[in-house]
Amino acid sequence: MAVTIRDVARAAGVHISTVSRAFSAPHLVHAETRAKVLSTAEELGYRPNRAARALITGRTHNIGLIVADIANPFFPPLIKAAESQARMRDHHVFVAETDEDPLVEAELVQALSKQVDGIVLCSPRLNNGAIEQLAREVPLVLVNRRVPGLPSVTMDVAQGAGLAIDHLVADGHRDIALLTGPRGSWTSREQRRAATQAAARSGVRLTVTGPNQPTEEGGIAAAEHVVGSGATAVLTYNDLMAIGLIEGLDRLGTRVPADVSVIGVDDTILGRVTRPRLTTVATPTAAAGRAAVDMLLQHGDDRRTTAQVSLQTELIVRDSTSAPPPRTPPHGHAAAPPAVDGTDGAAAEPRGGAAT
Amino acid sequence: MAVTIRDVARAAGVHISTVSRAFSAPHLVHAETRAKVLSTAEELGYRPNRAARALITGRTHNIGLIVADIANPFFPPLIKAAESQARMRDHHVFVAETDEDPLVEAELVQALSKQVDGIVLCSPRLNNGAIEQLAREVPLVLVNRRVPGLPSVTMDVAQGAGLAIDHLVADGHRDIALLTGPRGSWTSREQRRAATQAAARSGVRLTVTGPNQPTEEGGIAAAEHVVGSGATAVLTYNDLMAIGLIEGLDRLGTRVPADVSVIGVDDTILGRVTRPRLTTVATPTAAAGRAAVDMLLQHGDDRRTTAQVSLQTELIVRDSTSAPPPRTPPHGHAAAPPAVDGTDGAAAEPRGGAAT
DNA sequence: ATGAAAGCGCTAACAT
DNA sequence: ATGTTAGCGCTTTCAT
Repeated sequence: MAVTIRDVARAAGVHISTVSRAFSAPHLVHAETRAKVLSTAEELGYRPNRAARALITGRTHNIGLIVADIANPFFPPLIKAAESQARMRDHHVFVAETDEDPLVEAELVQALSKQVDGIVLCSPRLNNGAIEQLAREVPLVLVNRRVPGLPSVTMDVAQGAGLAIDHLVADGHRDIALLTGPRGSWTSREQRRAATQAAARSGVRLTVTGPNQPTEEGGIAAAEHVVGSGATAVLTYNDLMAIGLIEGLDRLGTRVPADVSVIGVDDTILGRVTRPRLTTVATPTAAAGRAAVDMLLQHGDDRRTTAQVSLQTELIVRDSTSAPPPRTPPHGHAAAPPAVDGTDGAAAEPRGGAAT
Repeated sequence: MAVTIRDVARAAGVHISTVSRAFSAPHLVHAETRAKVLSTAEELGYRPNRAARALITGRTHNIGLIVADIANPFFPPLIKAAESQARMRDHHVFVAETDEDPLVEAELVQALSKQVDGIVLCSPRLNNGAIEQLAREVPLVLVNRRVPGLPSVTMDVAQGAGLAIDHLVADGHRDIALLTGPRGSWTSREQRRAATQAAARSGVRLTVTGPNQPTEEGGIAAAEHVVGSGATAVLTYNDLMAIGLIEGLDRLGTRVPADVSVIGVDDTILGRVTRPRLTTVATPTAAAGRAAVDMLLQHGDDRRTTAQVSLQTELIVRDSTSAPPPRTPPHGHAAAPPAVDGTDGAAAEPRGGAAT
């Protein structure tokens, strides 16, 4: 077995409680004794067993981080920042993945609950009621989702949508398409609302199409729709979809940005390496990870600060946007009625969350 | 406080040891009693505290996964697969990041050691001695590194290098460059050895250049060297470097694959979205994650099976390779002597590991 | 088949 | 300033 507090006590010739104090309440033990204890502990390679300690203190010094899909390029920077921040505050982090399954999500929260001081729940798929229920068992901080009464960190995608539309309008676009995300996504709803508003304010046409898979495939599949709509610019739900769209447009012989401009959202690493390099609304994912961890750990000190933080986004202009092509007569085969998704904005049910 | 075994015992009208048995040794308790216990536990929302259980059983049902950089596209698929496999075997996983710092690495292993049943150490930066030392404190499985006497999972990059060189030779290339990875990388050493051998076997020239940063920047920086070398094809240490190289070559007016063919290694998501799409040696990262977890958890049952698993790679031919351009007189300004890195292969010190 | 008691490694009153 | 005692939630002898 590993070396325990008792081994150290014996070797140092003191009682175990003195050893305990030397570590967790150094001021309560004589400087000399403490030095002696610390040095023998060092020699023996003793490290306090945090799990045993947690049994009595109630604080595990662990946190949980639950995401939909670790390999989705949106998450790694968030995970990285959260882990880093947690470790800076002397906590370890469990990372788990739900695969978008709400049942797995709930199960994970419960399974982890006894072993952590709190959980950062990213882009939850559970409905509000279930989340509130879980929050009663273990401190929760939500990312990419807002639930009344619970602390959360969200990206201001609404502001980002405004930035994107305004930029396109400034470039001369008058006919813009929006590719929404998955049905029931909080993020997508926000984005749609703000984009609609920004378009109206500028007096340009906005064609809303969706729901779409928040993936490359989703973007590829939407290409035909976009061409049919006659839009000269497109704002997508996320970078993945934007990249797929560019690929899809390319297959149809439509050039980006010469014929159609495309703006993604998230500023994932992908947008930096594709050609054309992707113009995108950067969501501060790393900052979100740090903020969520901070909120979770602060929560221990002062309670009743159920903050709902919203992080500003930023438009990164790269090569997938430009002025629209010189006016030509509208496509002959176009005139497809603007496909408007009736369900995405409706939110009949309070359930739903952002996929990325 | 949460509901404990005692609450269940009281509610079910049995002794706590009966409740304990109902969960961890069901056959020892009468079917009726068990049913009663289980149902009241369900009602009360009882979940055994694993940390408390671990105190006595010695098995935490947690594992650690330590990587260099969570956001490096090489790792997320590995982390994802490891987490999934661990959960399938009813284990939770701590994910931590070293930032390539050997001291952090050692510290992390020790800090985690009491809370886990074992640790998967990816691309370790520590020297063999230190790793062996740590392996005495907690079961370790190495990924991307081989240390005598310790279980490990490695990718057969040597085989992959052979695949790549052979493919280039088959396409007609006679003058190939290899861009090596960071100094002291086990992976890079293997790759170099195998590439040299394959080139010799085919009687083609191989120019070795390095060490290089295993990043886009590293690739960009190497572009000039490559052009100067007169090589018509390049094998890089990893995808990131390949993508950077393509960018760098583009800036110099050299086209890929028309003028120079490029092959990456890893098959990260990036290579699938860049243009030209990247030809690459796919390393089975997901399989490696799964295998490492399996080895770690098997280790509990039967010991003394210090397996060293090597996973086969596969060449994915996409658009960054083609036949070399029709013979033209060598570049006038070329004739730069093939830059050969003397240190990379030397391995004066047993330290080192693969960055990605 | 179940209960009683001891103890995993540690901290937290409570003594002294 | 240090030792004593009790106990965190649980499993595991040992009885019965």
